[in-house]
Amino acid sequence: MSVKKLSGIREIARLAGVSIGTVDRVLHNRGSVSPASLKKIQAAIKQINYQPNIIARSLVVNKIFRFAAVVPEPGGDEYWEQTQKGFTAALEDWSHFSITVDLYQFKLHSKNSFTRAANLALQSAPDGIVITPQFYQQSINFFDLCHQAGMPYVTFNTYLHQAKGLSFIGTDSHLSGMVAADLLNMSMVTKSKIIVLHFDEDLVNSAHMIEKEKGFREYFQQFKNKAPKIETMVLNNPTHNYPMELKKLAMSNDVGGIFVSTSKAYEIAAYIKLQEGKRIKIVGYDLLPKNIELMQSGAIDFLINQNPLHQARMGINTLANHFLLKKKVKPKQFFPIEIISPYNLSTYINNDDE
Amino acid sequence: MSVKKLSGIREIARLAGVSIGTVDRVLHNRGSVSPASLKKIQAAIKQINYQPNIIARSLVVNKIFRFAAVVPEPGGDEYWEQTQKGFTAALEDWSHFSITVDLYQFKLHSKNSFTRAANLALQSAPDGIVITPQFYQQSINFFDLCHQAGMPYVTFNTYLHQAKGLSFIGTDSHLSGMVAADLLNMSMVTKSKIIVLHFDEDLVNSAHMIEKEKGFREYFQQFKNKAPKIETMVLNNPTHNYPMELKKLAMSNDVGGIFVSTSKAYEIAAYIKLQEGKRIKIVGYDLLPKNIELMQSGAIDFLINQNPLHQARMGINTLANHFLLKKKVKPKQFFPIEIISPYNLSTYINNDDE
DNA sequence: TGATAAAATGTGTACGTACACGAAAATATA
DNA sequence: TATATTTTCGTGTACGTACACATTTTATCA
Repeated sequence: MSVKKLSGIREIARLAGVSIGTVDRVLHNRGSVSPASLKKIQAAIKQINYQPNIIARSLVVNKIFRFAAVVPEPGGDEYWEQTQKGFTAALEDWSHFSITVDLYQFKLHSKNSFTRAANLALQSAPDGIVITPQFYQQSINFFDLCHQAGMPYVTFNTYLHQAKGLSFIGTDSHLSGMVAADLLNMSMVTKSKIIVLHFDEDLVNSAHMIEKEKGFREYFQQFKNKAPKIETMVLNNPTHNYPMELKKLAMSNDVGGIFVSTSKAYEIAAYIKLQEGKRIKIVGYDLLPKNIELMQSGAIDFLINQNPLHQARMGINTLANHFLLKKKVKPKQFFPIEIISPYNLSTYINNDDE
Repeated sequence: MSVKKLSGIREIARLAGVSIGTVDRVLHNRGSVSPASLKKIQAAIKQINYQPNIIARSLVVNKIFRFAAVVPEPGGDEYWEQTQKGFTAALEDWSHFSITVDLYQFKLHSKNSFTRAANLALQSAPDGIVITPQFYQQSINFFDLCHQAGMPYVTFNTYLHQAKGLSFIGTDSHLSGMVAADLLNMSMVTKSKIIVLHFDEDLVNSAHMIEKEKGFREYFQQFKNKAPKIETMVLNNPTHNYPMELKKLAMSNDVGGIFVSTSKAYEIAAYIKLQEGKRIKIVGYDLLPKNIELMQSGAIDFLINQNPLHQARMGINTLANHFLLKKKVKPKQFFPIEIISPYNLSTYINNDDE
């Protein structure tokens, strides 16, 4: 004849000598409860250190949380394809709950397209937004709109200190530039000239690429006058003679290392590969299939993994934690800067576990 | 007057024209159901691609899953302290469910103690066991006992191909040795002598340490006769003159690099640090506080992160996924071999997110 | 063919929480 | 004091699943 052990909200009710209905009103502070019971209930809550049972809650609240993702349309770019996969992964992470992720895509190089997509996302009135703030001014404008609308948002991929959303997710670009510099410095046989290679038509707007170069150059300052010569080179997509430029770069005798600030190391590495007796060391970003292949064939020496898949996944996870589990989320979630070499490469691919 | 939308088990029942009770019997195949209904129900299950709602299930099945962990008692060893923290982290991961982790600790260097702890764990009849198979023969014996008792187990930290449990979790020791060799080879200025340094009293029983050395040496075979000279050195804890030996090693002029096969790189690095004009490069394992400190001060050049915390955490997660979520688990879960240098070190510490 | 056992199926309750609705108590108004 | 109004509180039902128990159907044998 043991007394049935109560728990949760029911135990609180028993301790406070009220019904679960009243406890419920306190927990969701929707008023209509006397000061006396309020006090007793709050005491009881503290006493048993009540933690709501998310499981049971999500069962009864079968609200579907709608999240909107503002990201570039991949258009064959493997980096952004990884991002998409991240959303899929996140959906699976939360498969036992009800969440949706609607994509609002923009053209990678169009500010107008970005603004349009972002506004559409906002107008769809989702519960939260994840966004890659690709363009500086346009992003800041959009953040303002979000604040006005009281719309929670999470940024990822590009860090802007103006973003005052729930959280930022990504890597420390500046530091990753330093790591890249260190790797290049170590692996280059002779201390010859180094090229910092940007692939973009809009360098000014690409905050993280600039930060990477800053970090890269900062590293070499420790060597004072013994530091190698560093030159910056920008290649734009629209430029049609760019295969020629790449070829010329690959053949140059005075260059000992190339730091590619984007995930497109494969562009230049493909040319380097053709040469016999490879001399030029290459450090780039991201485990894209093309980069992987060229690293396996020895053309790329190091890659820094920005983990776009995991970034996107964490973006959704952050929103879900905030809304579904009511967890506190950290405002900045920097990923480790993962160094990939030909030797540990295999351990980073084919790893689709959670 | 919309028709109430059914879902899950109830929708299956409707489609098959039976009651949820019968559906339930099919789902848990506990018999007492006619071939006719069985067929109809199975069809319905397939039709709506039924996925049981774990949330609701765990609510009603308030069974507490008991897992037993057989691990060394830390005794001040930071590596194994990390393991403990991993269990704590796993408990938090599953805080919305009911699981417990009971520790069965053994003395790091005692085979008898290991066997005793493992047997106690088995006798406690938990739902599953996680174990670090520290001793070769004793572990194999224990696996046999588990198979006989039908006890599910997960191994981690040390890979033994004889282990036929649910899953192995850890790093590829052989490959990590190669990565270490590559790092040392790259960072050493002159191609002088290299020392492989083991800290252990029982090398024969330490499968993973042997594998690390094998991988390490294999790497250098590519250089044929140009490969540096490699010597193995074993230092045992009980040996009391070992500070002297370390000092001697740190002072030797012909040594250009040291590969420490355990997490105790700090032992030798502390001596190297004292010297002005450091020459000897050191590659070791694991982000233990002492190693971190010595890397920050420049004494350790590279660390490979075996992530003991994450290993232990995944051990429990694997069991929980298997039992609670009925997920299929991968028999081998190799972690990426994470390369830590002084430059990306900061991004690997203070990261207590999930 | 009827009684009985066995097999097959349906029903009710519980898990912990949220919320609608109605009942009771407290307060205000005539 | 009786009635109306507001505030406070309790009850019932639902979420999707598991399982004990009751009930019905089918098979077995005298």
